[in-house]
Amino acid sequence: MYDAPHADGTVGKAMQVLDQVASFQRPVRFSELLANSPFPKPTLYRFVQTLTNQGMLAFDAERQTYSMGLRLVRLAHAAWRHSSLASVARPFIEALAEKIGESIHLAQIDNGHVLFVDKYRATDKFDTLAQAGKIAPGYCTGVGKVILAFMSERAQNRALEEQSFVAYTPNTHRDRTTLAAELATIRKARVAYDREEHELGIISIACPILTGQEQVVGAVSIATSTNRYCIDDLNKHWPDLRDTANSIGAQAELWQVPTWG
Amino acid sequence: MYDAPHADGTVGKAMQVLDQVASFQRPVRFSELLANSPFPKPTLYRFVQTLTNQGMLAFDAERQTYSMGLRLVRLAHAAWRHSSLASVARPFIEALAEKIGESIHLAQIDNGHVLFVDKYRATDKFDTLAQAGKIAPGYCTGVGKVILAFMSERAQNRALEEQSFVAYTPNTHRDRTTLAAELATIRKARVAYDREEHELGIISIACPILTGQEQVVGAVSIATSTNRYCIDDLNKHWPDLRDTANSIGAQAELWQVPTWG
DNA sequence: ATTTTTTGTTTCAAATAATGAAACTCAGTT
DNA sequence: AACTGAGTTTCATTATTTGAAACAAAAAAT
Repeated sequence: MYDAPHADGTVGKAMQVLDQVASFQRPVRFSELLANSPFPKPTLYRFVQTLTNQGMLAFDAERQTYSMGLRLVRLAHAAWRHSSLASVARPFIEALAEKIGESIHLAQIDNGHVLFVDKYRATDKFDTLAQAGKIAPGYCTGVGKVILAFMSERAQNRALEEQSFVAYTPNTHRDRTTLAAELATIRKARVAYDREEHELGIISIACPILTGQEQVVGAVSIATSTNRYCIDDLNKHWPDLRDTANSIGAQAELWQVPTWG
Repeated sequence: MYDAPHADGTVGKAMQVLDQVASFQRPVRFSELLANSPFPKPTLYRFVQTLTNQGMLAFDAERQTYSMGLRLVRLAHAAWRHSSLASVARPFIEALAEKIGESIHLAQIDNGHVLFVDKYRATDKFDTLAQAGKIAPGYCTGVGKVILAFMSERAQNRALEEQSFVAYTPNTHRDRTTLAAELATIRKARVAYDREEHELGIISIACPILTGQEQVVGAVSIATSTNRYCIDDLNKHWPDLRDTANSIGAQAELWQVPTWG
């Protein structure tokens, strides 16, 4: 579930604890953490204390529970603005969304994980971290598959090892073999589809965001519900989606220039 | 500039480095970090290495620069959902925004800092971490002042020490004396105004979000531009804003959101 | 082309901080 | 009154961090 961060020192262990708390998806008691922790009681105790002091965790004294600290939100703000594709991609995604009136997702790779970094919802106006920061399973989403397909062989292998192959729907890939076959197809076609593989009723089309050297840095997708459209309808937006992805890729490369002063 | 994190151990120091990188607001070279670091060269070097390994920082090999890592976005996602007022407050804010058609801000306290945790823009549909996670100066924003006003005396004193009193506009408070006077007024009135104190042309009205024991947990504000409305116009929304703040406070209590001060 | 300077990386013994078995406290049970 | 179970502290041992110094690589200057 959480990484195998081949412990680099005390800091690495502390980050492991952070991940563990995050994985609970709810406030969690010390004893619950201890139950699935590789660390002995006093060690875990001190980590949790330190992280709480540091604002990386928050402790609710009444309920005696730990949850993720707000300092992370502060720090992530900077991460989002300066390390994610989102700030570069935003104008392009906005333009695309206006044109076709559907929800657009932007995803990025983070250490083998596919991470949603932005989302434009055609319907809702309201959308913040609830969406950005979410992890997308690689093997059963449009953005996930297209990113996997364009990874280097070594990175792809490592990423494939980590896939859980939980069968969310009847259409979900159940093992590495069928997925690997589809990835090859995707790489040739330069486009991936999610045919209700993660959630029934939800389909999407995804294009890779590539650098000049064909390195994948992320993906954009158009998602919709089967009530409204089918894959063939989505496919009509393919040229627009591809152009958007290409523009983002080109812009991302330009943005490398030190226009900062 | 950054906290005084009373160094708890190696982890505390590493977090200090994270803050330092964040404070640059741009990709930063090792030597730049070293120049204002309390740590000797090899020590800082190892911290930066470890944090990069851990995905808390990102290293751009071509530019030789460090920026905030995407793992923070992943972790902050959990923080935002489980430790911030945002998830509790969202329906109320959405309702208020629909009713009055103006931008609504939601802010929260994080260790003396006023942190924007959500924002509903009446005009734009698109709004993510670009806004959430931003730090608001306490002394010159509506949400900041109203939160300061309702802090316990001890917490307020500590927070006031930390204010920079940068004069963003002619209306900005320039020292602690005038601010303290206004805070007393605000506490009585239970409402604060930003009269173009942070940015010319931008005004706001803010109400505190309080628990049953009158502990402040955050604030909501309506912001607008002087082109469209004046303070008196905003004031017409005061009952709605106050009710929204109260509802959020009541709901937050049920959810037992961690408090501070 | 060669030297000098700047910037980034490694070494290693000394200094320090982390570790965890065990013991303890303080509830809430039985 | 004795027993749990969750959380906290102690302290001798062990492992990690530390930083002066040296080294390597890349720029800048000569």
